[in-house]
Amino acid sequence: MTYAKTAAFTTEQQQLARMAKALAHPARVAIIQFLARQKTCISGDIAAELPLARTTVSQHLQELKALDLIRGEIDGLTVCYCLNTELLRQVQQQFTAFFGEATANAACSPDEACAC
Amino acid sequence: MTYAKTAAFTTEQQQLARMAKALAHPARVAIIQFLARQKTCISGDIAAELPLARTTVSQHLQELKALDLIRGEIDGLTVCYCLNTELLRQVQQQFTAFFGEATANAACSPDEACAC
DNA sequence: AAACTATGACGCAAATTTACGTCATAATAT
DNA sequence: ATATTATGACGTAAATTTGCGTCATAGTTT
Repeated sequence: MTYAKTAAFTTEQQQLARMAKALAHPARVAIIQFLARQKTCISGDIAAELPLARTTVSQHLQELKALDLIRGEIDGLTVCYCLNTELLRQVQQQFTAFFGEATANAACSPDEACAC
Repeated sequence: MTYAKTAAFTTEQQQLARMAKALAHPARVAIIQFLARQKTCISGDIAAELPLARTTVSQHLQELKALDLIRGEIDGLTVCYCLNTELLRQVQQQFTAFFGEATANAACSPDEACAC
């Protein structure tokens, strides 16, 4: 899943990067948004909602499932997909903490020169 | 930068994915954290802080710079890097909105079965 | 001017991601 | 039982990312 050198970073950094990677493709963003917009789990062809082939969407679903961001349960012939909102909330907090730290001090204003 | 099919998604989805991709490697997370921890812009060898070769770090810096998340100004012999906190705040809001939407309704509790 | 230093540009190999077609499987319908 | 349907598994080609070495350039120092 990762390149060798990844191990040299902190667990926190790796975890944030892993979750960021999950959102690093518009299809996966769209899948999560779609599951959120449905107020419930959805069974059936999610691929029909996206401009990608069914198997490609399935692959993106597997990636999100591997990170446990979504859950899938077999419901007869179809599979029922749900967001794992519990985990999403945790990830949300990680991002909040990260951005909070990053935006805490005004290192550079957008137009001004650096004050080195 | 992107695969062909990317164009089929909304600008919003693409923008979020693009920024998520910027954070999708622990080295880039570490770089942003490092620049944030310094309360000012930093000139000099950022690579010395990371477990990667100088040129590899330089490459990650270029990626962040290409997205305008960081700025670099030549200061004599060294380059002075700063966070673009203005943009970071915007990205923060995008993520906040995304996660807010995603966690708004409890689709699945972590242990329970889906209520399909 | 010559040596030295910091940094980006360039090239390359290996690993990974993306996208999709084909096949296998399992449940449903006829 | 057989046909149909939904979905994952698998294979593959193309694109991209990662990591790093080497070279080029521009500013400093002596």
